[in-house]
Amino acid sequence: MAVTLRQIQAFLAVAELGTFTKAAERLHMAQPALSQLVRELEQALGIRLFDRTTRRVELTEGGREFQGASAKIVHDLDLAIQNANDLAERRRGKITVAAPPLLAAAILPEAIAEMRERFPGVQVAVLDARTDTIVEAVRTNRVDCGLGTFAAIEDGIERIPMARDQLMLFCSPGSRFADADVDWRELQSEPLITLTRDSGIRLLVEVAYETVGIPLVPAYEVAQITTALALVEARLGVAVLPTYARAAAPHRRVLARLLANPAIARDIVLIRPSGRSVSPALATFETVLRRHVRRLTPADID
Amino acid sequence: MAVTLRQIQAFLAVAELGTFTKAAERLHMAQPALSQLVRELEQALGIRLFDRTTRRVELTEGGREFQGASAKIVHDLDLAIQNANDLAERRRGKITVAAPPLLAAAILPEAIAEMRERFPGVQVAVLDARTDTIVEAVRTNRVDCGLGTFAAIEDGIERIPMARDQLMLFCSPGSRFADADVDWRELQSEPLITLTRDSGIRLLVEVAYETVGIPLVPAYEVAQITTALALVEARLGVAVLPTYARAAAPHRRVLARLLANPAIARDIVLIRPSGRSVSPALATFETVLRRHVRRLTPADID
DNA sequence: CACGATTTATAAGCAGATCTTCTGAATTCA
DNA sequence: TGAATTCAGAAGATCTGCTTATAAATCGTG
Repeated sequence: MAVTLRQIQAFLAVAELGTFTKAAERLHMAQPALSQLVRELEQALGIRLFDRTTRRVELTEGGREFQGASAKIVHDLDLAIQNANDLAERRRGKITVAAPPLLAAAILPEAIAEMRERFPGVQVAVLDARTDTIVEAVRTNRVDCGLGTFAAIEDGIERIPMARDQLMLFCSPGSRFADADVDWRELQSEPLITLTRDSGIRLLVEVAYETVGIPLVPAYEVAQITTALALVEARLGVAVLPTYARAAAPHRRVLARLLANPAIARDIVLIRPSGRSVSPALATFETVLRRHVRRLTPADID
Repeated sequence: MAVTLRQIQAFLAVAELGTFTKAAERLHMAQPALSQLVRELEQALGIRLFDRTTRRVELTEGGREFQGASAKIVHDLDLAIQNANDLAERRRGKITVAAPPLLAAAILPEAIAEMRERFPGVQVAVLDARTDTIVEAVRTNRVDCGLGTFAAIEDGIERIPMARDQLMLFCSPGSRFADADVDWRELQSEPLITLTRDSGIRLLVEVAYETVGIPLVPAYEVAQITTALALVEARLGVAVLPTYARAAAPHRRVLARLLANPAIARDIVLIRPSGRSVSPALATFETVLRRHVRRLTPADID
């Protein structure tokens, strides 16, 4: 005969309260049912657990021994269940997200701050890396998800589009570009502040200049979007940056204008290993992240 | 929804074997039943335990965590059940028996030796004490049972008669008493070896002498039955001792004859607290003890 | 590219377990 | 001695849990 948790619960209740009737009340069941559970347990163990007359119920030696052991077991189980529930309720958890440095700097901090605020038990770690490294890290499960602009649809990886990002011209308020959308050709011989060549954005800009047939002569080359914006604010030139650059320094006196002909846009995508389940914490992080990404990139997509 | 041991068993089997089908085989159940158990557990915990496609089943992060916890719980429970079974199967246990010194010396050693032989895990402890102390020790649960000759039926104490004990005359083989039953009156002016006055037997002897109206003049007073028998063997006199005295020195050259007119007999009784359950070890000890008591006191009773 | 094999999920039906109510027996207390 | 309390047993209803049958999905192979 198998021992069940229900039997143990019944036993512990009787052991604690010292009467079958009170124990049955606590367990919201009729007293005969409880008697039966205890009897079953006694049969399974092969020993008498209680000395019981109609007036007195007390543990036998073996009963006391089993009480200690089973009380600990029930407690441990409650703990394990509680731990699982904590995971489910986002009171606990750990997420690692990979993103390219510029994106990580621009968008992640606010999303992480919100997570920290709403789910203090959930740890969010960031791995900033190059795009190809990100894909690899996602595929090998070293990170739970990756954020960025990923060209091909890779196998074994799920793509969740978050928003559409577009290249924009950042200029100072008094600039001649300040009033309307800008055509790439208008940038000819305008002092251009660019990112260094290791960034994907710089590459896009070069392609665009090539396409419209004007020479690209960087006036300044910087590594960080923030730096580029600072230079723009100082009227040292204009910069071509992604939409989300506005997040990098919302307080700076800088304007952003759409760059057309051609309009260059990319999807900002969240990727994660396909086939793996999404932990509750990760699911929440995705929605938080999507909201922050969209707030900075007005062009919503589905 | 409540977590059950069955669900945990199912979960652990799947976690270990990596497939529902194989796990179902091990648990001797159909695969859909097992799927259901795991699903129930996932619902109860609020988290997904496995990432499963039709081809692959593997633990999630939360699943791995719960596996560790629940495996330990199941192990602990098995241990607790095993411990209880050990008690039931007499592989373990502890009994304390109280008896007056003479009885303890005559009968208990062999009974304990047999217990030790057949149930090495069961400890038998002896408390040798006076009869009134024995009763008190039984009543207060300081010992599990008491052996002796107890006059009144005490409240809250159960009496289990083991055998009937009779006063006998112990003499040397060449003695004039050696051939037939003996009448008390024949003892007049025979050198008598008695036990000291603190023994119950001495008291019985005094009463008997009084009854038949002959004077009691002890030739020797000794504390131990063994000593008395040694003196008898050395032809220094005869001794009046209980039946079980024969156990004290089975190899001595001494004869025992029934003492009649009056025949003085007492019940050797095992007492234990009434209302308390009898542990398996104690139950076994009772039967072993009964056999040994009867072997030494031919007059069986029910 | 399609089909077969394998594995998990779903549905329906049934057997057996478990719970409730009613009743009895034993013990305590007034 | 009688009333009250408490545990145990019996009978019946409900409900859980298992099995069988079937569908859906994925992988390998011809």
